[in-house]
Amino acid sequence: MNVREAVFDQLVIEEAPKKTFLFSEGDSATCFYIVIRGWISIYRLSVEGKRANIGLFGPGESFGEAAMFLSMRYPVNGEVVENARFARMEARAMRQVIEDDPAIAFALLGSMSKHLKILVDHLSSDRLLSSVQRVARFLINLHDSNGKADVVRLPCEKAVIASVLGLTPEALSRAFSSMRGIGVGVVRREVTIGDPDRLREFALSGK
Amino acid sequence: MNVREAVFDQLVIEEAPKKTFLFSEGDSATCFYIVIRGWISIYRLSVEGKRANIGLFGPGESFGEAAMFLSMRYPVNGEVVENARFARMEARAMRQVIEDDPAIAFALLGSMSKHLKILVDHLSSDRLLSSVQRVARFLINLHDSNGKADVVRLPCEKAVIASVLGLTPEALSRAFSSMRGIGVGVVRREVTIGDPDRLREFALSGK
DNA sequence: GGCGATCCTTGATCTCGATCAACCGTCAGA
DNA sequence: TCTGACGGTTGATCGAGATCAAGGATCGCC
Repeated sequence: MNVREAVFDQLVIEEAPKKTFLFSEGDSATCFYIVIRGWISIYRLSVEGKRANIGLFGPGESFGEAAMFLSMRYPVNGEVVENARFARMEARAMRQVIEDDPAIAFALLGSMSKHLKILVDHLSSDRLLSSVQRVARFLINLHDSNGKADVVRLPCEKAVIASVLGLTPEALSRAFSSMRGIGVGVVRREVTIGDPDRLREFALSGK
Repeated sequence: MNVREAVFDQLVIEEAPKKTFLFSEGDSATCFYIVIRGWISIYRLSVEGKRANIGLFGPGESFGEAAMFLSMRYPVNGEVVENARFARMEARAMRQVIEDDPAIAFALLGSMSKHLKILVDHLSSDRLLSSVQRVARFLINLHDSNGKADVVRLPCEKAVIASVLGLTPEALSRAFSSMRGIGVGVVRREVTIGDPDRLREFALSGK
């Protein structure tokens, strides 16, 4: 049995609607996940119940790997924010597969490096960019990962997007409004990007 | 030759004084580092030159692993902020060692998981805690990792600490002042923690 | 000792985004 | 058709922390 088969063999495919909670902070980290369809939000809560989104994972992305190598507890909460289909794999099985074939370890190292890089981007844009610049950057990313289409679709509710960007829903709404002048139009979940280069410039300079 | 020897064999020990730049954003990621003495700051710069500290690494900690598995470019800058002695290892040699012994891959996975966890903590405390709470949390961590001594020593300049916590030096200074009431005294780099439990409580509740 | 550099603190003011509150459009169910 | 829930927008106000500005302490060096 080759590596790919060994992995697939251990995967369990599941479906879950919006608002399904996959795990909570402190739960023992029994599996890691690969998203097939829909979106899943990873977040933390403050003592007062405020929510800080740590990650938003869509088709093709995986999460939960790190918890398997640490305390065996998830340090975050996971919730489906857009009806999802995903694959789950038992941590135990995963560790077995890795031991059987170290190539898997390299794949894992690659994916965790990517997560690290994304968190670094996240942290630095939180600290170095204005709210509007962060929104602009988010739209640019959406645009680039959708074949540079002029109209992109927000992956989930605006309130979740806001939380991803470290903003309140109100602030996100205002940010969208303020970008009308540079060719950004928002109707429900459809965002029209009139001038991608202008937007890109704006994300960098804030002007 | 066993694993440990194989790794040590490839390490190069170096020393560098404060203000030495180890690498810049965009440099090709040729090595990863293990700190022996002193402190090294990992940070990003905005277009206007503002600095966002991403990490602060001291004795026993390593950094730069992730870059080896990604674009081969450092996504951040690295600077010595407290006279340092550290070990360097060529990425090429590292990859070789991993291939020779997969146990190393597990060690790397563990260390990268830890980095991920730290970044998650960082990001969520930025968003969920007030500036004073973040400072309190920082002091608690110092206290705990120094055998719970009543007096802890700040690892480097206050301006760097401030940047680590996402604050201006002024804000850090004011945060210290405001914690006098709960038994925290700061004289140069010595921080006296009169009532650790009180401080811990404060870090959580902000009161 | 005198001088400047570095690091830190303190005060005054300003600004961005949070918060509070009202309102609108859409949709589902009675 | 009415009604309430939900998601979103907009307006008014507030406040934490940034920014600007000045001054103080400590140090090394001539």
